[in-house]
Amino acid sequence: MNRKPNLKDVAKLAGVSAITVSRVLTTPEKVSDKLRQKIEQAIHELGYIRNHAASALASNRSGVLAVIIPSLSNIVFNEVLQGIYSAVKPHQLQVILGDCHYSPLEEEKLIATLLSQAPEGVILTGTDQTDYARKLLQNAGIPVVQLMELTDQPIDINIGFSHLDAGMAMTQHLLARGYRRIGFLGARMDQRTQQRLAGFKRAIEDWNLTQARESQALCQQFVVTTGQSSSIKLGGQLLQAVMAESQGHCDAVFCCNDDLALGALFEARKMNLRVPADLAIAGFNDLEASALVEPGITSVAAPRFAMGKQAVELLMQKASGNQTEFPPIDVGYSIMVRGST
Amino acid sequence: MNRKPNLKDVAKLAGVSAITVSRVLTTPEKVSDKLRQKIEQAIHELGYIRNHAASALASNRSGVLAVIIPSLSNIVFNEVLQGIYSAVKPHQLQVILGDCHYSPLEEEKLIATLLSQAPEGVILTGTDQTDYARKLLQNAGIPVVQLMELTDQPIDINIGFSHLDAGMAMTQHLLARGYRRIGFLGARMDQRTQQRLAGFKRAIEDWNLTQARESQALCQQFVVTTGQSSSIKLGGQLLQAVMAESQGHCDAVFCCNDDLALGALFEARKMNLRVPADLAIAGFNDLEASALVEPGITSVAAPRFAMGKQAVELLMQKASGNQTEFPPIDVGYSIMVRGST
DNA sequence: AGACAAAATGTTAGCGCAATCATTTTGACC
DNA sequence: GGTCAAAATGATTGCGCTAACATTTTGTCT
Repeated sequence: MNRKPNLKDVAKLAGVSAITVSRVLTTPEKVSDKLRQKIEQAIHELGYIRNHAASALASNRSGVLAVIIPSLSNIVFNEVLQGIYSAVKPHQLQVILGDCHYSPLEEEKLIATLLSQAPEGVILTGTDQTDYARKLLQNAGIPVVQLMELTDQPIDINIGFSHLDAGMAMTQHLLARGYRRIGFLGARMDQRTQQRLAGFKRAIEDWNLTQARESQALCQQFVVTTGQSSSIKLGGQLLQAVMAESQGHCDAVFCCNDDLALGALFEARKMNLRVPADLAIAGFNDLEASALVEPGITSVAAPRFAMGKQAVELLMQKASGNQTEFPPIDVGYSIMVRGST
Repeated sequence: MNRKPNLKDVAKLAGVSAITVSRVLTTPEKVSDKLRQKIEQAIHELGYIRNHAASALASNRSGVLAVIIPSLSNIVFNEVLQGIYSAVKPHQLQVILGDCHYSPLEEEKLIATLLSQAPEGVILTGTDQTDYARKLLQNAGIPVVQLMELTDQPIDINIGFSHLDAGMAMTQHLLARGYRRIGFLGARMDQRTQQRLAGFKRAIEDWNLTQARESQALCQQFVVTTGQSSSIKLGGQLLQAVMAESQGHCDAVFCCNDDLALGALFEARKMNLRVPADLAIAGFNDLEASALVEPGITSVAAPRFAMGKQAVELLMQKASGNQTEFPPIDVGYSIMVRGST
């Protein structure tokens, strides 16, 4: 016979009942050493591999974790993923990964698809889900993590930091350094980028209010955004755009991520602008390259790996019923000040 | 009742039999419009989601594709993954992704785990699998793709290019440009990196043989490698190491990837070496940044996205039995010559 | 040795779905 | 209108495993 061996085949070969073989695979400590060895040998001899579908059906446990990220190509989410994978191992979970391409609608479809795997939990990026997606997740009755940003109305568990605050803090840093004609370069305006922009605007608004009261010079802002997806090259193009819009007066740019910032830095060199004397450049995400280019790019760092890891840990804690309510967790951020500002 | 609705619940609500509901989900064209609408409404009303485990068990089709990559953090594999994801959609496949951290042993364990999902196919990176892993895959009786490199003894389908040839070609390029004291910077010496190094050595050997015959000056080589994982920072360190070893005489470095090459470029600037006048720098993988730094880094480009895509396509073609034998597919590479050489 | 609890092993049933085959309904044609 | 094939729908069964409970074996204590 050529079909794949099943539990019964192993049981017959080892001279035991099927359930004992099953126990060797799931709770080996409940089987005596003698039998266990005999069974393990039989398993090996037949090359038996457990049928996950049958196991999941009978036990009502899929051993699957659904993860949805907005983009495979953005290294930022890869670091989160690494954190997730690092934490998944001890729990014997398989990760099913979906890429929603920054689209809540695609995310909704993915959720519907992934839920059919009856995952033990779901990890989502961001807090911008459709109403139907939220409903689906609530009905599923499994723990859900929204990662990367914070929200007032989390679906369930929420781990992240405030991109608005981080955007404000970085802008305030630029203001404190004396820059008064600041540009914002934004690409692929997802919710997190929009929050960063909102923080940028608010920081300048606040500043100008204070300055006006004291009759000081105000700060000008130049915002250039595009829906295109972010890249180094695009950073150069956006720098040209903001320079055109400000008629060359821009003295600092806050880029919504480090890819753009790197592109802006390379472009600034080509335009013969000294950084930071003629132009300051700030980024977001603190990629490795940002610390190593010359001058180093000032950026916002956040514990991405740790977020991913913690997401899995809280998820499994909740799934095992140890704790039912988790308050939102603010992992914070830090401004890495470097030569570019 | 609070349990999740199943097929029967939907069937009862719609006033049909369970199998008809099943048909709506799998082969809607076999159900009359009238019934289908009624059933779809019932599905929506109950928020019914099909139980994948039961479906897989009954139909003997898991709808799962197992993919193993050596590293989540290396953007190179992400591009392959994107190709895979782009091709997966029309086939209604879910990707289960494993990260083997460049270890054949971990890969073997992952294969054993992933096979329990009874995937429709498996996509592996590289050709360096353990014997037991190969046996497991052969027994599984499903199509397997080995991606990124070529081998004489593929397990099944093989798509990639020769890293040895590419390494040779790049070294020949450096020789043709007149460099005669060439360093090789290698990190995380996996099989592909070793192939590139072998190509490097062979190119110089060949060259020296020809030159010796013609009584010309020979080419010196300086090889610096480390098992550490690759990074921009490490590129700088390795450049220092190769300069120390060659007592500052090195006039070109071939980096086993672009991360190292970028690091070497940044470091060269700090050492006040002009690129390419004092030092040429060549890389591998052709990352976006390599084209945009100044000078641009000469690198080896390969169709990574296309490889991933084609892997899925051939896999599904084979799974559907249309074709049983595929000769190895050489996707080739190209040398992107830029300012750094 | 006998009594008893604990550990080890077995029996039975059912998880939710789709393959298979059986039956009913529909529609086309003369 | 009757015949027939095709389309639509249904009844039954089993996929491979594990939960729940039942039984047997082992070990400990008096």
